[in-house]
Amino acid sequence: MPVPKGSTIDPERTRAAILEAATAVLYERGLDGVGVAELCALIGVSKETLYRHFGTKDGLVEAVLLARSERVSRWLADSAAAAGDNPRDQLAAVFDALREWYEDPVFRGCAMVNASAQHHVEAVRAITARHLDRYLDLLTGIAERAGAADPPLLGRQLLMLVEGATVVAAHHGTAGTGEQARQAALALLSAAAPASGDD
Amino acid sequence: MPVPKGSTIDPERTRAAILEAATAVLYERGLDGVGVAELCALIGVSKETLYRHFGTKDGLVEAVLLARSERVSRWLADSAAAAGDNPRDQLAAVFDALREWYEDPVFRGCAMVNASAQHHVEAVRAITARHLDRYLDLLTGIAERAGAADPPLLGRQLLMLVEGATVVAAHHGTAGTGEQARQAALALLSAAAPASGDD
DNA sequence: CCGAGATGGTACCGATCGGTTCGATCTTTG
DNA sequence: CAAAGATCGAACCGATCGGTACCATCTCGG
Repeated sequence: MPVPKGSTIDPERTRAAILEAATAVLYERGLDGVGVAELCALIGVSKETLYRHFGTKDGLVEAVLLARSERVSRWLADSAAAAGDNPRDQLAAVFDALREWYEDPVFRGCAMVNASAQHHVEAVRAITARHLDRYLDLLTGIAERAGAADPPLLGRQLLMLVEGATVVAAHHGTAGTGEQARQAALALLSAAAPASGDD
Repeated sequence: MPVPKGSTIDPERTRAAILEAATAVLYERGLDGVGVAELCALIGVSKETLYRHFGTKDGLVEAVLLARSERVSRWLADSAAAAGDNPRDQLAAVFDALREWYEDPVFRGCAMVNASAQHHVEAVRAITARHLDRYLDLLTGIAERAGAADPPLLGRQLLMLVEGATVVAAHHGTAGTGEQARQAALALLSAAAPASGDD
């Protein structure tokens, strides 16, 4: 029962609790895989409350995706930052974080990409595009600091590797995917920035 | 009106025509984005006929995905084979084919991956896994013939690149994606098979 | 030219969908 | 204690869902 009822009536807290619980359910079951009634039952909230806070199922979906995009992006950026100043180490740290994610039993791929894959609502597609933009910024920054010959190019190639590893881990098997992707990323970095990462 | 009615009553041909028309509609609109009634109207066939041939909407979906997987896999393999005996040329040809696909205005990502992204039916997930298996076989074969140090590793890394490029092209913009992925693939090949492709 | 079978069109079924409404219950505020 | 507001639970709405049934029509093999 993720939403503690009554103890303290605080709309902000209720909204946050709905958001968190709905994020997990919608990720596991898919956006169209669970109706509003069942969703409310699962997260322990009435339909009226949910609709008062989010107006529409699409509104809830957008809020869920925005929050998740924020959380995931920050998590990856923090992982890179925690690896120190060496861009090569930062890149390795990003893929270590991804590997950890892939091994989580609830892992089911990138929620934003999954959402855009069949939900053709424009707002959802925009959220996904912005999410990928954030990934790209992070990776391009690493490429720049590593002294890559063409940082935007390497950034985009690394983005493909990140998303490809996520797809493969979700739909073809987790085994080794994170480590294999990490090696490929470092190989691409070495090829694009021959004298990188060791100063 | 993709299904020419009546002219020749031939169940096999009707089934094939439904399959082809449904493939296009379900790819464009998404598996859950169009109901059976509307689907039948769009492809010009009655519900009874559709259900007689495929039994169930899920049955139709599985048949559509199987046929599409077959077609796409063969197209990529043929593209590689047409590039001659040099494995490096074959790899480049695969990504040239992908680039052509990405630029098609109806391109919306990998249909199998899209289907598995939110449709948690086991049969669909199995079809997607087998589809990725075929990609992997093609790419691992190229890696082997190129003399890669670890062909299964390189094959899986190239698979990530293929799927990642497809995701990025679908959700982050087509511009340059195919060419960037091609360069990354060749860089990975060069790094893994130093003396490859030039004999 | 007639019977068998494939098809189209339509009405229909129960279930579920997203969304609204209402009254009872609870907490907080004054 | 009283008023305000948040929440629950359930009933309810029209629309749509996947799937079935029925019958007229059409094509083809004998």
